[in-house]
Amino acid sequence: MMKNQTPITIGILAKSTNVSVETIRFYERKAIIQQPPKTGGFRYYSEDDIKVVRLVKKLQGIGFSLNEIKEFLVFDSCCTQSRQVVRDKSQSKIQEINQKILDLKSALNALETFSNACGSTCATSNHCHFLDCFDNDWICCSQPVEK
Amino acid sequence: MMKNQTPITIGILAKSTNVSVETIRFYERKAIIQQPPKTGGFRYYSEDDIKVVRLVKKLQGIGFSLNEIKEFLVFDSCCTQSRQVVRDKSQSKIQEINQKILDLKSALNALETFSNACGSTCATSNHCHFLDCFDNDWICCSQPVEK
DNA sequence: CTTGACTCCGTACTACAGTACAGAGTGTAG
DNA sequence: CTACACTCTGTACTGTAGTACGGAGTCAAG
Repeated sequence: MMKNQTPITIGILAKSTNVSVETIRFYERKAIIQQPPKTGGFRYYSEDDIKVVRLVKKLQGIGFSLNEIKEFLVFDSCCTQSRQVVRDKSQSKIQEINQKILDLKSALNALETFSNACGSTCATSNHCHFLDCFDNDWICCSQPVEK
Repeated sequence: MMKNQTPITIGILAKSTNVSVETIRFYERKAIIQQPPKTGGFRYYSEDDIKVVRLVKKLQGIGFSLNEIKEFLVFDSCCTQSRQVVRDKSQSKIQEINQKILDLKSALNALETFSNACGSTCATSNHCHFLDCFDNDWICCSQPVEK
């Protein structure tokens, strides 16, 4: 394990988290990340800050907004503040995530039906429209729609 | 101008698709829906237009952006050569959503572990950080969760 | 000490997906 | 004919998540 010899400037942080320097500063303005200590006006970050930014991007990818992520980050130090508060927040986040999973699953279901319906079996009929697929519970093409 | 049935004005369309009048006009400006025939300056829609707007909202819920939806609607018939394109786009969306679900499940697992640990076992230790959970494949505070 | 890369702050701009009027015109029931 | 609800166009505004940039300051290698 090599200790960090080179200081983590904003550019290094940006590079190692794959976001832009501007975005880092934007996150700081939005209080998603904390302002690091400054020397000569320059920001110098810690290894943890890299983790934070990576976590932000991960959570964002999962579908959380920056404001939600901000709430998330209070979890950072669960053992230093009221455990009950943290546990409550965790529980409500868990509910949220469960709901998100359900939503995504139903979206997935619809999308698969949609993809299949507009897939192979409709080569023969000319009257197959997306609109009718949708109106007919995503079932189209295979059964000519009488109207 | 009276037809067989009550004419579908923009207000009727809005009401029956559960979007606002402004949004309908916004969709028209963005060329997501086509400009309907006008009489005396008023827009008069067809039954198909209701289907279109409903489809737009459905696809939006599944995770497509308006621009993606516009591309879909350009070829509103799935029986042409374009259905392959639609299937491909759907498939890549499906991949995307599946990945999202996996990530959410990991996050859920981590949060549950975290929540439990915060509640009991890590009361004494200070090394329990959410960031480390994340860095450690969402396993933190205690033993890996078996599921 | 010079040079060039990097960083600073503040402001402005972009894209997306709408939302909110203002002030005028239109359609229709009574 | 007159209310009144509805619609018209156009512009401006919201919130989210960044990007871009100017002009100045700072750091480090040569």
